[in-house]
Amino acid sequence: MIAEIKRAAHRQLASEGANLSLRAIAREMGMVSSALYRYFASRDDLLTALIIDAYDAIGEAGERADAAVADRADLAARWLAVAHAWRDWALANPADHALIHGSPVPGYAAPQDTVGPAVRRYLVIVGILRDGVAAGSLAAPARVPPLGPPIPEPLAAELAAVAGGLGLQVEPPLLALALTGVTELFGALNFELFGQLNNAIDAERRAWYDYQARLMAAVVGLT
Amino acid sequence: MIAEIKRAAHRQLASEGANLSLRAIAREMGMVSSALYRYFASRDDLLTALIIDAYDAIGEAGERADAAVADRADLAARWLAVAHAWRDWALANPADHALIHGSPVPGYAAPQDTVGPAVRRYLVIVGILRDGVAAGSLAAPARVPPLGPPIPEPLAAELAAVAGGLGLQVEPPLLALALTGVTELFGALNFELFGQLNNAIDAERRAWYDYQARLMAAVVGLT
DNA sequence: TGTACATCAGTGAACGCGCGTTCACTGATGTAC
DNA sequence: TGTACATCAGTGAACGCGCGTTCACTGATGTAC
Repeated sequence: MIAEIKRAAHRQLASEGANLSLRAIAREMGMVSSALYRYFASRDDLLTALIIDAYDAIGEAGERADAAVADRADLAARWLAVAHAWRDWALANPADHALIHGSPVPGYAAPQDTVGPAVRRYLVIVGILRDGVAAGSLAAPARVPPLGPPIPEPLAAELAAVAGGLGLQVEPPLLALALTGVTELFGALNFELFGQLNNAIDAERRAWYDYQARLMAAVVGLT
Repeated sequence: MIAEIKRAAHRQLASEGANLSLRAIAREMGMVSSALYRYFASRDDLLTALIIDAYDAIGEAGERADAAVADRADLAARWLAVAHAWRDWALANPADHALIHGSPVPGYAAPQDTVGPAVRRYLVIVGILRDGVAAGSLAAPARVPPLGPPIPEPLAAELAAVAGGLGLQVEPPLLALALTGVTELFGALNFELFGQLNNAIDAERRAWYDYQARLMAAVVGLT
């Protein structure tokens, strides 16, 4: 039942944009709006459930794509597979993408429950970095010139704490490159899905994203 | 009068989030809601005016920052100044930032009038590239290894058309790097303003953004 | 200098709509003896 | 096998609210003669 409601909410979100209306969901399910309160305490509760599902869905999409790359040592291929899996998911579920990567919903404050699921989509990248460090291909001494611009001490400390939270043995310079790459990819998705590419790059959007993902893989140092 | 209304709308947008209500604006101005119709044909018209203003404001912020860099040949410094100007503007005007860089407003379709102003913020980057090409420091032969991953032919054609539209004499490989850099910067702003940095990078956000802007300047080849 | 008229900013009531949430309820299904 | 009762999914009416837009209007301001 809960799943059914979420599916209807999902459909409604997809067709109407970010406006989620309990009454419209109930209408679509042929129920009366008050019936939904047996399953969700409030509209915000339902919204939270949808957000968590979205984080899980994009996270799983990335994990599957990574797992499907046969040559585990080909880090660039894995990065690229994950990047395209994210884009494919976002294109197939634009409303969910907007829910988690777009402007905050007015009047809604994400509860603590969404923090865990939000991290999931990054873990697959963490896995790639870990394998690279273990294999030595990403280790700092292997790379000359040094990785990116200098990182001031307080920022390095904060990055180290992030790495620790992810259970990752990685120096701040490498983590910073990877985070920048991820930021660029989600920036590219927002540009494409929120209409910033209109009248500029229209036909070759997949190729354009592919270019950016490859460039970022190179910046991170994945080979 | 129109300016006054826009200012009130602006204030309301800032405090309430993306929900723009004609009645609330009128209330704040001590008027009756129907009075606004003397100045704007509809709510969407007002929204369009606000969007155009936002594009103009961030565009101007970037232009001023670029113009304030004394050493015109220091392209990296100019890029960095523009990047920080964009961030400062977004932090000072989060609602306007969400309006132009966030999820589309439900039920609102941006009219053609917004296309021109939307391009303005890129023109300052175009200027930096143009100066670099003119000075020779960004020209293709000056750079080894070649610029970024290969660009397939159809994408190169579309990028060339974009360059043409901007009145820019630049090869697709360089334009692609610059576009990627810009995409990363706006991705970083969305991450920061839409809460994706919470519980990860909290204290050192300016330093983190500065790092990313420097890294992207290096990727583009600005020195 | 004074009257007659046009302009026009803003009013107030009303339209029809949708929303989230509550509450007492019905009636079918399942359980216990 | 059959009765009595508890559970519980879903109903329907109502609450108070806010919204965009329309329309006939008032009354002050400015212009023309």
